[in-house]
Amino acid sequence: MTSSGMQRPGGRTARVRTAVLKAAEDALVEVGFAGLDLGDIARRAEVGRTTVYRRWGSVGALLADVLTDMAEQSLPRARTGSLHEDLRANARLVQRTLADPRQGALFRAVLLAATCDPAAAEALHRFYRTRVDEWAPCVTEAVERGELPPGTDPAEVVRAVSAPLYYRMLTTPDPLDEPTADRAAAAAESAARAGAFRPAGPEVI
Amino acid sequence: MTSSGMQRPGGRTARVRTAVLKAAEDALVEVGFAGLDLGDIARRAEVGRTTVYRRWGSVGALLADVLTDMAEQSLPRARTGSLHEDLRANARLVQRTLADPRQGALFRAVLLAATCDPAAAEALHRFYRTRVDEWAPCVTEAVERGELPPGTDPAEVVRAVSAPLYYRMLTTPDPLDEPTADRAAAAAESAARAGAFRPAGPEVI
DNA sequence: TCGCTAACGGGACTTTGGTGCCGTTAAGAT
DNA sequence: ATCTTAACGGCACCAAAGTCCCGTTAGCGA
Repeated sequence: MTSSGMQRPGGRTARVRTAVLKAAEDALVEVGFAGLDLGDIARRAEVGRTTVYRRWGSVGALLADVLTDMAEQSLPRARTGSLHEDLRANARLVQRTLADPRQGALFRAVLLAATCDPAAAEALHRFYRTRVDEWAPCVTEAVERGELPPGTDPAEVVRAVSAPLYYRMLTTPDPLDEPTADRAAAAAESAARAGAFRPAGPEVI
Repeated sequence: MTSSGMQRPGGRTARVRTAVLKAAEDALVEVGFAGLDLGDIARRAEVGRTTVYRRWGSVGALLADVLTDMAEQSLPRARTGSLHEDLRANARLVQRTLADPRQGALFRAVLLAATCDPAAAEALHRFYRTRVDEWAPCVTEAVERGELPPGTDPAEVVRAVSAPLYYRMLTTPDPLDEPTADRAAAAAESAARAGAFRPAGPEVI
């Protein structure tokens, strides 16, 4: 008896999954989220249409799988030993990712999918939790070094770096460039140094 | 000859538009962005299906019109005379808006639509530009009062207040509450006071 | 190497989102 | 009040997304 969970994950099945995920990304970049069509993706992947419908069933579920796949390829975070440098490295990484035609389109699409599809939402939340946890040590170490006030919430600082970049991407037509990334990092750093990210209020002098 | 532009905007036409926009919002809240169907919206609005397809033609265009309509109902900004209070008022307004089931769903949907539909994107960008301009005077006045360093970019400060709220809404399952809003406002204020939002670098002592 | 069966693939079939046609209604000008 | 025509509404039509069925392929265990 094969374990009930994944029954036959090797060989062909894995090959089909890889081809379909790749095709989904390609289609996303070319035609955008709105134009996604499972039939078209099957054609691109040179895979039976039925297969795609059976294994994923919806655009949301497929994008959730794409995101899960992306989450597994984790990039190493910077370790420069200075909060300022670390946050800037993080900001620039996010900026480059969002500005990249392929990755950027992908992220926008998954953000979209997450608002309608529960599976995509779950995958998205896991993805960001992972990424934030990955960078949080930068902040923890800065607190230990005495660069930041004790009690600072590391995750909040990391999120504060990304937030302006995402907000800009979504609500303005302006391009995401390096100066923007550096400003986001600098703003987060200033706020953190001022103690804005401690759970308790900032009324301690 | 009627002026070229809008040819017959009164009476029935306006009534149809109102009914359809209302129906679109209802549908959005009930079935979500992914489930939007122009036929269904026409049924809800008690309007001919053909009419909706002819006047708007796509979900993106319809949502763009919904957003344009929303932009016209502008809420007055706070004028408390203190940067801290003003930014907090702004943050809480955004928080309440995004946390509201109806408005929140609507904003998410329009953000989505903007990433695939050019018309929706344009409407969205206009909307945010308007809102940011509306609140920018808070910051300008704070600069004049000497609360913030000269050269501070007002729009960037206002955006810095909203950004963490949107980021949280999109990337985490956590609810948007008042403390979160207050923290966002406080962080933006700290960063602004530290001079993080001046176009030139913050290396002036 | 062989057998079992999970997973794939092709094609027919159904459902549904979207378009075209044309008669009807009512806004706005005279 | 009357006329013109922009805009609406119903219906038939079309195309394409999604489902079903069943025969075929190939992973995996013995």
